[in-house]
Amino acid sequence: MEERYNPLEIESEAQQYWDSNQVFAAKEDEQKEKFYCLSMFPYPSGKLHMGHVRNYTIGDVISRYQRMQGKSVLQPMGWDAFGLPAENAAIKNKVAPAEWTYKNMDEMRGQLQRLGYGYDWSREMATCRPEYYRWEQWMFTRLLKKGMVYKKSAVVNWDPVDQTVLANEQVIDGRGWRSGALVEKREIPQWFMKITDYADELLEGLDKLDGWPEAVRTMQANWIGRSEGLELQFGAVDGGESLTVFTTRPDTLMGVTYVAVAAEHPLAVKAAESNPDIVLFLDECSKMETSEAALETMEKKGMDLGVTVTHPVSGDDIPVWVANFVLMGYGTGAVMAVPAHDQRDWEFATKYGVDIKAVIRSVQNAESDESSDVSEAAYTEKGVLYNSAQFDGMNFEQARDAIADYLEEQQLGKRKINYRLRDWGVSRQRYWGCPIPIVNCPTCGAVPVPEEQLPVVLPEDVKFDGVGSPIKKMPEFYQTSCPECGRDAERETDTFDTFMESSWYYTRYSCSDQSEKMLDSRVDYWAPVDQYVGGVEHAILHLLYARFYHKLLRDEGLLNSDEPFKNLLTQGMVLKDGVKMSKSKGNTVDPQPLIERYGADTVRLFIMFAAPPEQSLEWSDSGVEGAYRFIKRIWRLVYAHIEGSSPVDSVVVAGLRESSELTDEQKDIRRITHQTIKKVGDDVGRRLTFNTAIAAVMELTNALSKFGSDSDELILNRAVMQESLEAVTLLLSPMVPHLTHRLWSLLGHKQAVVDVAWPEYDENALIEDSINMVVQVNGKLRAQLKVSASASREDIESQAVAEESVVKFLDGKVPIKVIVVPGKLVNLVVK
RNA sequence: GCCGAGAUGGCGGAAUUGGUAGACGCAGCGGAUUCAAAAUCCGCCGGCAGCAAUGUCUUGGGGGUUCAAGUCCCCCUCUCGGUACCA
Repeated sequence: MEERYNPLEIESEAQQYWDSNQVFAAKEDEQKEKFYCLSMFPYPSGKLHMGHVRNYTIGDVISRYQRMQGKSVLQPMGWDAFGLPAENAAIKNKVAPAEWTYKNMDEMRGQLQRLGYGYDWSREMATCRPEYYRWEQWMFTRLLKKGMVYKKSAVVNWDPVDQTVLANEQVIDGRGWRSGALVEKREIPQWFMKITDYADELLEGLDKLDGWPEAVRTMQANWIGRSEGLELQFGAVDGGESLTVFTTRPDTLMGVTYVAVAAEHPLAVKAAESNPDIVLFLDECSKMETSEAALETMEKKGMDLGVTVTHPVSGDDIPVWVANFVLMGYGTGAVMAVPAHDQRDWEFATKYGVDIKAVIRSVQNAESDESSDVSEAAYTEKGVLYNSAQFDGMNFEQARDAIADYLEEQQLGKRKINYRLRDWGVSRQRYWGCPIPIVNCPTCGAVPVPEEQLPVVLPEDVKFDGVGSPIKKMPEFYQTSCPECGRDAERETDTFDTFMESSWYYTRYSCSDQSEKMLDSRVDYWAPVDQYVGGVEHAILHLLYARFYHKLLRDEGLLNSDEPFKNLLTQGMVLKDGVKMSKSKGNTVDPQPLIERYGADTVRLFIMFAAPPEQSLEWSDSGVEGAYRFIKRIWRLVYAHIEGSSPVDSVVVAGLRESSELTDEQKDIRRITHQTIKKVGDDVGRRLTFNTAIAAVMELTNALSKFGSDSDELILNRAVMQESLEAVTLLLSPMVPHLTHRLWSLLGHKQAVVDVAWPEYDENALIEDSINMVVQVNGKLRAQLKVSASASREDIESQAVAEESVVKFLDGKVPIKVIVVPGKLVNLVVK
């Protein structure tokens, strides 16, 4: 054995062993329990960053641990290869998006391999390959025929200078990021998937996802936003339009003093015809950002349209306003306003001098004649109705039902369940994405591309200048004939949202070599994913779309499970100096030089040690140095143990479990060793707190350093040491697989550590004769107590009150209460 | 704005079910080894008071529940993630 730890030599040897023995090739072995461990696949952006290293190390540790549990493990890797950054890079570096993407994949694949992750590389996929996206196109055409897909117009950010649709992140303070031009809203026809048809199932399914963080389930439930309410009509006045609105507070109906519509609403457009001020206002609204955050935080503005509608109960004329915070695309494009009982409406009404009519008062004031005080703010509590004609005196539930009954009878409204969730718009006016398999025929309309003509291949050899998508200017791409009537027609040149690819990739890993169909029976061996690992930033969109798509696949008969991801671990970000690492801030740490200097094991160990996976992780160069020291310390411990003598035979080590000849010191070491095995098993297997697992092994090695410095002439000492060092090796092997691959062999084993079972602790070694307890007086720590493990409550109590410092603080008084927490503490309460 | 999460020594973090706050590591200080350095080993290491024993304060801020609160409840501040075309 070399005295010096040499990571480069050790790591390349271990990796060669795994590779030449196909150790991580996943097999559909029906005799074994399967475990599908998946880390979110990366966007091939260039090089790996620390966030990737963290994500993939967590996944690899879990995979290797599960393998040691005897399971048949699948841990695949691939590339989320379509997306906006490739287009940006293309503009910047004058290189085609495809070429840039493939180059990055090669670079990053090499880095992943250098880090020693146990992937089944034979299943690698890239979503930009036609072999992959053809099935996505195929599925889309199936869904279209089924009616799960439809076309409608929706707004996009339009850059009038670059003549391009901008992503929300490309709009900065209302301007295009490159041109600086004021962004305009533009309505264009787009494809949508009916995720709202699955809203209830997606919501109810959350209850069963007990392997998911509660926070993620809550966020998804709030995102879906199921609410029960009433949809009702405000009637048309002399030839105008009637308006439909939805409300969850029908009890406030009699307090409506105006109705607000979106700028694109027909009523607003019509009113503008005769009022230039309204034209100006609508024009202002068309230069707004489309993101929800921008909408909610901007100044709320509106204008009286000078038209009225009829209140469905009172028959009063209700003025119609146009407001910038009402959106045409969501709901009915109109809302009823109750300034007395809704804070946003109150602020709007106060600002523009619209009437405020209070109709709800608190239950306490129900019998009085007092009005609710709405002079400073809206009264938003549920209460009792007044000023509400036949509904006076009713509480919320009574009024809700009575008003719903009344309006349904009058055919002016109906009970409705509403969702905040909106249908999924999947069209993108971009080049670097999966072509939408549709032919637009002047005669037949939108026709799906027939199965035998799939895939519609995206041309990769293009010039990309950032002004529109190249395929929109390529007749050789878009000119085609209609699959139905055979006449000249044009292909759809929009591409899919990239969430489309990431919504089903985890199923395709089960059969990535299958060229005849989207999925085969192997998907039901592997799916669902047992452990999914990725950033918390995907808590809503990606994870909700994937859950939706899984149900679509199920309902197409392609697989047999309801949910894609059984357990979910949402990992925190990697920070430097307290802020997120990013190129723009110039605070990134490149893993490559660290791997070259310290080896992959040190980098893996540090990133697992520095913080629990769900928390953000503060990067520390000196912390890496510490991880390296720890590895070298283990190396020296093993070196000292075996140098000059051979490893202790495994029969002798096993005999320790039955031995009655151990000294107290030997028993102590065995107790610490087996406590550590127990704790690390729990930390790695159940809690997924790898940082505390590593800390526990550090404590064990600290104890071993002291133990080992004593005479080790005795065979029992050497046996205890051997047992402990083997435990250290096995417990750390998921985190530092290369080091432990070598150590296990040095400790005298023929079998590779990767094939060894996770260790089991010896219950008998854990038993302690005496226990330390603390004594408190009035909750304050006053003494330490060593009591026998079998001591009774009375023994402990009498020992406690006899302690010198306890006597001092009791000050002659007799405790009025004594709390004994077994094995922990005694609390004496005095007055 | 809304939804979700977080805040503990000089720093990263630990405390798993309400029961010894600060495990483990980093940095720092002192010592050993060395011609010297690196590497390594040993010791100390939250604030205040004290020679010390020890006392006292302390988990973002304010209130509360409890024999006992970092942990539970209420209010507030700040930071981070998401907010439907970044992935």
